[in-house]
Amino acid sequence: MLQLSVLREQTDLVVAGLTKRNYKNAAEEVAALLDLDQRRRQVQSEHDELQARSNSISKEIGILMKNGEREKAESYKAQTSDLKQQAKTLSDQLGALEEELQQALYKLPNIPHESVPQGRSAEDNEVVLQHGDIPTLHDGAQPHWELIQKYDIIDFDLGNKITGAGFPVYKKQGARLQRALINFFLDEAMKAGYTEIQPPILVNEVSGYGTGQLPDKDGQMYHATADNYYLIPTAEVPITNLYRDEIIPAEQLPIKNTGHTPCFRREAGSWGADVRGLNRLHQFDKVEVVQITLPEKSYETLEEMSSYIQGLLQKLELPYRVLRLCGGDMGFTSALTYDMEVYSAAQGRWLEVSSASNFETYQANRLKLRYKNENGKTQLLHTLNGSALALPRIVAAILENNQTPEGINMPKVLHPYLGFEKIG
RNA sequence: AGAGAGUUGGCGGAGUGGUCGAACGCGGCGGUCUUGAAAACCGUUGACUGUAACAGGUCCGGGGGUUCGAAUCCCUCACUCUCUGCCA
Repeated sequence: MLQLSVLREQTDLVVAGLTKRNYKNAAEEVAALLDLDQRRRQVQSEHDELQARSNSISKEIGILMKNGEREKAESYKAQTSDLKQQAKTLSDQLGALEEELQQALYKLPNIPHESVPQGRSAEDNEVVLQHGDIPTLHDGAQPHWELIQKYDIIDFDLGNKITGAGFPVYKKQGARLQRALINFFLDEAMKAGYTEIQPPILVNEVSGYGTGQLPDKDGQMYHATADNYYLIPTAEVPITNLYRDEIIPAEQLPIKNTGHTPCFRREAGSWGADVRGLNRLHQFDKVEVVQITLPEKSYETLEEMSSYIQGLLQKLELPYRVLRLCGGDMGFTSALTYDMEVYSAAQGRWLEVSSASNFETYQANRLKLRYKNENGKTQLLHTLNGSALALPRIVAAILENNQTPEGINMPKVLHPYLGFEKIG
């Protein structure tokens, strides 16, 4: 959520930023919002003034009662009934204005960083770099959805039977590959200084608002209505919300956490031609890295995260490229996002396997996540996160890129985790 | 799931209708003392909003009510703890 003070003081910047996201009627909406805020403050100060008068009369009555001046006290009481009536009207107005303002603020996405390219869709994303050779496969090479059947390692039919589409069952070497990747990713994160967290995978509504999934992505999360809990779409939600309503001592920064969780996404309305096999699932595993930093350090940290994630892809010997997302393709809450894509040889396309973002103060403002600066002033921190990494598409790429007529070779780094070197 | 108890500032913990944003203790910060440190002593120490700065306003789990006035009384919801039940 954007800060009102930023909207007030840097209005032009905000409008320009929203426009970069192709946000419709940015100038009008911001103006309307500022007007609303102006009205809110007006009503607020009128209300406060009445309140102040009423408070002082009440105090006076208290003193009179104590001194036994009953009659005088009674006459004061009569005075306040009118004040009370007015205050009630104003406080109702105030409540309505605040609610309206809050809803309007929820609807505004984050302001993109200046380096974010203009653009409408994925085609306008900027390729920052590309790494590794694109493999040439043997004749008869297959996409992963055929390979998993051939080697009987991931079973969509069984998942469909016990749950539904998009919930695969991992078996045999497929299951071990999952476990190996999770352990490898967690071990690497710990080596890089991240602290491992195992959070709950259901969160309450407040947490959903804290990181911005609600109200924006309501309907994309599975909702356990009996208890009003949400199944997390990413470990970002619980791990970042750990710090909701906190003022972090500056010496504890930066906070670097990692966690493995299953992730659940309804993906309502997004099924189409490109989502076969492991490309898009309702449930998948992911190791996430989350950092909370001082505002002045956050972009440095984003670069650090990006190169950490690239290091993982290099160790897995996967060809990849890094994209800087354009204004139209960025997530709602992000100020700058790098997407990492691996090349899936048999599908002949790039698959997004990671997304690393700096949210600046957007999440922190909702979370009330702050620190005290040198002057003792309370200020919002910056939050960042990145996938490191999401499993399914990594598995797809490993299977497709490393296939041979004799089986599928596993990346060397995984051998100790797997206990085998080849599938098949 | 049933019965009971509870939810107060960074922590512990008072406070049952009036000057309470809240005693006291701990912790933190500043100082005195000390070669330095500890101890002791003195002072200080919540958040949000608002203002040019003051002032003012709000916050004692959330919401609602009673009252001139609520941390304190009433209703309601959530959560925590204890016992019973069930259970990986």
